[in-house]
Amino acid sequence: MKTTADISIEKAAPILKLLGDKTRLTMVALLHEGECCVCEFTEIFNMSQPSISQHLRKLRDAGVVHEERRGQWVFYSLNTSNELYPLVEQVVKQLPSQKSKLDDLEKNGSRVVWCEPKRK
Amino acid sequence: MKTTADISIEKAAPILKLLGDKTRLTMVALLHEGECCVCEFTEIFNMSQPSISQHLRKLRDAGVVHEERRGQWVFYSLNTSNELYPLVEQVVKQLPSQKSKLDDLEKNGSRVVWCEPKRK
DNA sequence: TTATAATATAAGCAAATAATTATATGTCAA
DNA sequence: TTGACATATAATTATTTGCTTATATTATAA
Repeated sequence: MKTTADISIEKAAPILKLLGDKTRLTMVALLHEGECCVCEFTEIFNMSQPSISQHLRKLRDAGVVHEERRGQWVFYSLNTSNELYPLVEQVVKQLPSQKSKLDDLEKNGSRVVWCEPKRK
Repeated sequence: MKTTADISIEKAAPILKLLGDKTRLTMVALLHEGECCVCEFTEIFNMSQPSISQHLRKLRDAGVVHEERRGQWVFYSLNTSNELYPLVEQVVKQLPSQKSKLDDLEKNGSRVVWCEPKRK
Protein backbone atom coordinates (compact mmCIF):
# COMPACT_ATOMS: atom_id res chain seq x y z
CA MET A 1 0.00 0.00 0.00
CA LYS A 2 1.47 3.29 -1.08
CA THR A 3 -0.22 6.32 0.34
CA THR A 4 1.77 9.15 -1.18
CA ALA A 5 3.66 9.97 -4.35
CA ASP A 6 7.34 9.11 -4.44
CA ILE A 7 9.86 11.80 -3.64
CA SER A 8 13.17 11.75 -5.47
CA ILE A 9 16.24 10.89 -3.45
CA GLU A 10 17.83 14.16 -4.58
CA LYS A 11 15.01 16.10 -2.98
CA ALA A 12 14.50 13.88 0.04
CA ALA A 13 18.10 13.83 1.24
CA PRO A 14 18.42 17.57 2.01
CA ILE A 15 15.13 17.50 3.88
CA LEU A 16 16.25 14.55 5.97
CA LYS A 17 19.53 16.31 6.65
CA LEU A 18 17.58 19.29 7.98
CA LEU A 19 15.47 17.00 10.15
CA GLY A 20 18.67 15.32 11.31
CA ASP A 21 19.34 18.11 13.75
CA LYS A 22 17.78 17.67 17.17
CA THR A 23 16.72 21.28 17.47
CA ARG A 24 15.09 21.43 14.05
CA LEU A 25 13.46 18.05 14.47
CA THR A 26 11.92 19.20 17.74
CA MET A 27 10.79 22.41 16.08
CA VAL A 28 9.01 20.48 13.36
CA ALA A 29 7.45 18.17 15.93
CA LEU A 30 6.24 21.22 17.87
CA LEU A 31 4.83 22.77 14.72
CA HIS A 32 2.96 19.57 14.07
CA GLU A 33 0.87 20.51 17.13
CA GLY A 34 0.19 23.95 15.68
CA GLU A 35 1.86 27.23 14.81
CA CYS A 36 4.51 28.73 17.06
CA CYS A 37 6.27 32.05 17.13
CA VAL A 38 9.99 32.60 17.47
CA CYS A 39 9.86 33.75 21.07
CA GLU A 40 8.21 30.48 22.05
CA PHE A 41 11.04 28.55 20.51
CA THR A 42 13.57 30.68 22.33
CA GLU A 43 11.75 29.82 25.57
CA ILE A 44 11.77 26.12 24.84
CA PHE A 45 15.32 25.71 23.56
CA ASN A 46 18.28 26.60 25.68
CA MET A 47 19.85 28.52 22.87
CA SER A 48 20.33 32.07 21.66
CA GLN A 49 17.63 33.80 19.62
CA PRO A 50 19.81 34.16 16.51
CA SER A 51 20.43 30.44 16.58
CA ILE A 52 16.69 29.81 16.60
CA SER A 53 16.20 32.24 13.73
CA GLN A 54 18.89 30.55 11.70
CA HIS A 55 17.34 27.11 12.17
CA LEU A 56 13.96 28.46 11.14
CA ARG A 57 15.45 30.11 8.10
CA LYS A 58 16.90 26.82 6.93
CA LEU A 59 13.57 25.12 7.36
CA ARG A 60 11.87 27.97 5.50
CA ASP A 61 14.40 27.99 2.66
CA ALA A 62 13.74 24.30 2.19
CA GLY A 63 10.00 24.90 2.13
CA VAL A 64 9.38 22.86 5.25
CA VAL A 65 7.84 25.70 7.20
CA HIS A 66 5.88 28.80 6.36
CA GLU A 67 6.42 32.18 7.93
CA GLU A 68 3.79 34.78 8.68
CA ARG A 69 4.28 38.07 10.42
CA ARG A 70 1.45 39.29 12.63
CA GLY A 71 2.22 42.48 14.43
CA GLN A 72 5.58 42.19 16.10
CA TRP A 73 5.51 38.44 16.10
CA VAL A 74 6.43 36.04 13.37
CA PHE A 75 4.49 32.80 13.43
CA TYR A 76 5.79 29.65 11.86
CA SER A 77 3.77 26.69 10.71
CA LEU A 78 4.36 23.51 8.75
CA ASN A 79 4.03 24.11 5.02
CA THR A 80 1.56 21.34 4.27
CA SER A 81 1.27 22.27 0.62
CA ASN A 82 4.92 21.54 -0.02
CA GLU A 83 5.64 18.57 -2.25
CA LEU A 84 7.88 17.18 0.46
CA TYR A 85 5.38 17.50 3.28
CA PRO A 86 4.37 13.81 3.19
CA LEU A 87 7.94 12.88 4.00
CA VAL A 88 8.06 15.35 6.86
CA GLU A 89 4.74 14.14 8.19
CA GLN A 90 5.69 10.47 8.09
CA VAL A 91 8.78 11.28 10.10
CA VAL A 92 6.98 13.42 12.66
CA LYS A 93 4.33 10.77 13.11
CA GLN A 94 6.97 8.44 14.53
CA LEU A 95 8.00 10.91 17.20
CA PRO A 96 6.46 11.42 20.60
CA SER A 97 4.05 14.32 20.91
CA GLN A 98 5.64 17.56 21.99
CA LYS A 99 2.40 18.93 23.36
CA SER A 100 3.69 18.96 26.93
CA LYS A 101 6.38 21.48 25.99
CA LEU A 102 3.67 23.84 24.78
CA ASP A 103 1.57 23.18 27.88
CA ASP A 104 4.55 24.15 30.00
CA LEU A 105 4.79 27.43 28.12
CA GLU A 106 1.13 28.03 28.80
CA LYS A 107 1.66 27.51 32.54
CA ASN A 108 4.57 29.93 32.36
CA GLY A 109 2.39 32.47 30.67
CA SER A 110 4.83 32.47 27.77
CA ARG A 111 2.52 31.08 25.15
CA VAL A 112 1.76 33.64 22.47
CA VAL A 113 -1.77 33.38 21.23
CA TRP A 114 -2.89 35.58 18.39
CA CYS A 115 -6.50 36.54 18.82
CA GLU A 116 -7.10 39.47 16.55
CA PRO A 117 -5.42 42.69 15.54
CA LYS A 118 -6.01 45.35 18.18
CA ARG A 119 -6.77 47.90 15.52
CA LYS A 120 -7.03 48.32 11.74
CA MET B 1 -3.89 5.46 13.67
CA LYS B 2 -0.44 4.81 14.98
CA THR B 3 1.29 1.82 13.56
CA THR B 4 4.59 1.85 15.40
CA ALA B 5 6.02 2.81 18.76
CA ASP B 6 7.32 6.33 19.14
CA ILE B 7 11.03 6.92 18.73
CA SER B 8 12.65 9.58 20.86
CA ILE B 9 13.84 12.71 19.13
CA GLU B 10 17.30 12.11 20.57
CA LYS B 11 17.49 8.77 18.80
CA ALA B 12 15.68 9.76 15.64
CA ALA B 13 17.76 12.83 14.79
CA PRO B 14 21.10 11.03 14.27
CA ILE B 15 19.39 8.45 12.06
CA LEU B 16 17.80 11.15 9.94
CA LYS B 17 21.14 12.88 9.69
CA LEU B 18 22.64 9.67 8.34
CA LEU B 19 19.80 9.33 5.84
CA GLY B 20 20.31 12.97 4.92
CA ASP B 21 23.23 12.09 2.71
CA LYS B 22 22.32 11.24 -0.87
CA THR B 23 24.74 8.33 -1.08
CA ARG B 24 23.61 6.73 2.17
CA LEU B 25 19.96 7.32 1.42
CA THR B 26 20.38 5.57 -1.92
CA MET B 27 22.23 2.73 -0.20
CA VAL B 28 19.38 2.23 2.20
CA ALA B 29 16.86 2.37 -0.63
CA LEU B 30 18.87 -0.25 -2.51
CA LEU B 31 19.06 -2.45 0.57
CA HIS B 32 15.31 -2.23 0.85
CA GLU B 33 15.24 -4.33 -2.34
CA GLY B 34 17.55 -6.90 -0.80
CA GLU B 35 21.09 -7.42 0.40
CA CYS B 36 24.03 -5.96 -1.49
CA CYS B 37 27.74 -6.37 -1.22
CA VAL B 38 30.29 -3.60 -1.14
CA CYS B 39 31.54 -4.16 -4.66
CA GLU B 40 28.03 -3.63 -5.99
CA PHE B 41 27.87 -0.28 -4.26
CA THR B 42 31.21 0.69 -5.71
CA GLU B 43 29.83 -0.14 -9.16
CA ILE B 44 26.71 1.92 -8.63
CA PHE B 45 28.22 5.00 -7.04
CA ASN B 46 30.81 7.07 -8.81
CA MET B 47 32.97 7.10 -5.74
CA SER B 48 36.04 5.44 -4.28
CA GLN B 49 35.77 2.13 -2.45
CA PRO B 50 36.97 3.57 0.88
CA SER B 51 34.26 6.18 0.69
CA ILE B 52 31.66 3.46 0.25
CA SER B 53 33.11 1.52 3.17
CA GLN B 54 33.01 4.58 5.38
CA HIS B 55 29.37 5.28 4.59
CA LEU B 56 28.49 1.68 5.33
CA ARG B 57 30.39 1.82 8.58
CA LYS B 58 28.36 4.80 9.72
CA LEU B 59 25.15 3.03 8.86
CA ARG B 60 26.36 -0.05 10.68
CA ASP B 61 27.52 1.85 13.77
CA ALA B 62 24.04 3.36 13.98
CA GLY B 63 22.46 -0.08 13.69
CA VAL B 64 20.73 0.74 10.42
CA VAL B 65 22.41 -2.03 8.49
CA HIS B 66 23.79 -5.42 9.28
CA GLU B 67 27.04 -6.83 7.94
CA GLU B 68 27.79 -10.40 7.08
CA ARG B 69 30.93 -11.75 5.56
CA ARG B 70 30.58 -14.65 3.12
CA GLY B 71 33.83 -15.70 1.58
CA GLN B 72 35.62 -12.71 0.24
CA TRP B 73 32.49 -10.62 0.06
CA VAL B 74 30.75 -8.68 2.75
CA PHE B 75 27.00 -8.46 2.33
CA TYR B 76 24.99 -5.68 3.85
CA SER B 77 21.29 -5.74 4.64
CA LEU B 78 18.82 -3.58 6.48
CA ASN B 79 18.75 -4.37 10.18
CA THR B 80 15.04 -4.90 10.53
CA SER B 81 15.28 -5.84 14.18
CA ASN B 82 16.66 -2.46 15.15
CA GLU B 83 14.40 -0.33 17.28
CA LEU B 84 14.76 2.45 14.72
CA TYR B 85 13.89 0.36 11.71
CA PRO B 86 10.29 1.61 11.50
CA LEU B 87 11.59 5.12 10.99
CA VAL B 88 13.97 3.98 8.30
CA GLU B 89 11.26 2.00 6.59
CA GLN B 90 8.75 4.84 6.59
CA VAL B 91 11.34 7.06 4.94
CA VAL B 92 12.35 4.50 2.34
CA LYS B 93 8.74 3.83 1.48
CA GLN B 94 8.43 7.38 0.22
CA LEU B 95 11.31 6.98 -2.20
CA PRO B 96 11.20 5.60 -5.72
CA SER B 97 12.26 1.98 -6.11
CA GLN B 98 15.94 1.52 -6.85
CA LYS B 99 15.42 -1.85 -8.47
CA SER B 100 16.49 -0.60 -11.88
CA LYS B 101 19.98 0.13 -10.58
CA LEU B 102 20.28 -3.49 -9.50
CA ASP B 103 18.89 -4.70 -12.82
CA ASP B 104 21.57 -2.66 -14.58
CA LEU B 105 24.20 -4.42 -12.51
CA GLU B 106 22.73 -7.74 -13.51
CA LYS B 107 22.98 -6.82 -17.21
CA ASN B 108 26.58 -5.78 -16.61
CA GLY B 109 27.28 -9.10 -15.03
CA SER B 110 28.38 -7.23 -11.91
CA ARG B 111 25.68 -8.49 -9.62
CA VAL B 112 27.09 -10.69 -6.89
CA VAL B 113 24.78 -13.52 -6.03
CA TRP B 114 25.67 -15.81 -3.21
CA CYS B 115 24.43 -19.30 -3.89
CA GLU B 116 26.23 -21.58 -1.52
CA PRO B 117 29.71 -22.12 -0.18
CA LYS B 118 31.81 -23.93 -2.75
CA ARG B 119 33.19 -26.22 -0.07
CA LYS B 120 32.97 -26.99 3.62
C1' DT C 1 9.97 61.11 17.87
C1' DT C 2 11.94 57.85 20.96
C1' DA C 3 12.21 53.59 23.45
C1' DT C 4 11.40 48.86 23.59
C1' DA C 5 10.27 44.26 22.12
C1' DA C 6 10.58 40.71 18.51
C1' DT C 7 13.09 39.05 14.91
C1' DA C 8 16.72 38.80 11.26
C1' DT C 9 21.28 39.13 9.44
C1' DA C 10 26.41 39.33 9.54
C1' DA C 11 30.83 37.91 10.95
C1' DG C 12 33.77 34.75 13.17
C1' DC C 13 35.11 30.31 14.88
C1' DA C 14 35.43 25.43 16.49
C1' DA C 15 33.71 21.03 15.40
C1' DA C 16 31.85 17.76 12.26
C1' DT C 17 31.62 15.86 7.63
C1' DA C 18 32.72 13.59 3.29
C1' DA C 19 35.87 13.01 0.10
C1' DT C 20 40.66 11.49 -1.33
C1' DT C 21 45.12 8.63 -1.35
C1' DA C 22 47.85 5.29 0.86
C1' DT C 23 48.03 1.24 3.40
C1' DA C 24 46.42 -2.77 6.05
C1' DT C 25 43.60 -6.91 6.57
C1' DG C 26 41.27 -11.03 5.18
C1' DT C 27 39.91 -14.73 1.84
C1' DC C 28 40.69 -17.73 -1.80
C1' DA C 29 42.96 -20.19 -5.43
C1' DA C 30 47.07 -21.64 -7.92
C1' DT D 1 53.62 -19.61 -0.06
C1' DT D 2 52.23 -16.18 -3.29
C1' DG D 3 49.25 -13.26 -5.88
C1' DA D 4 44.87 -11.31 -6.69
C1' DC D 5 40.63 -9.68 -5.15
C1' DA D 6 37.41 -7.61 -1.69
C1' DT D 7 37.09 -4.78 2.03
C1' DA D 8 38.57 -1.84 6.03
C1' DT D 9 41.25 1.63 8.28
C1' DA D 10 44.31 5.73 8.69
C1' DA D 11 45.74 10.18 7.59
C1' DT D 12 44.79 14.36 5.28
C1' DT D 13 42.09 18.11 3.54
C1' DA D 14 38.40 21.17 1.93
C1' DT D 15 33.79 22.16 3.01
C1' DT D 16 29.82 22.52 5.80
C1' DT D 17 27.60 23.18 10.06
C1' DG D 18 25.92 25.24 14.31
C1' DC D 19 26.91 28.10 17.64
C1' DT D 20 28.21 32.75 19.54
C1' DT D 21 28.34 37.99 19.75
C1' DA D 22 27.30 42.20 17.58
C1' DT D 23 24.31 44.77 14.84
C1' DA D 24 20.32 45.78 11.80
C1' DT D 25 15.37 45.75 10.92
C1' DT D 26 10.54 46.09 11.92
C1' DA D 27 6.45 47.05 14.69
C1' DT D 28 4.26 48.96 18.59
C1' DA D 29 3.67 51.89 22.48
C1' DA D 30 4.75 55.94 25.34
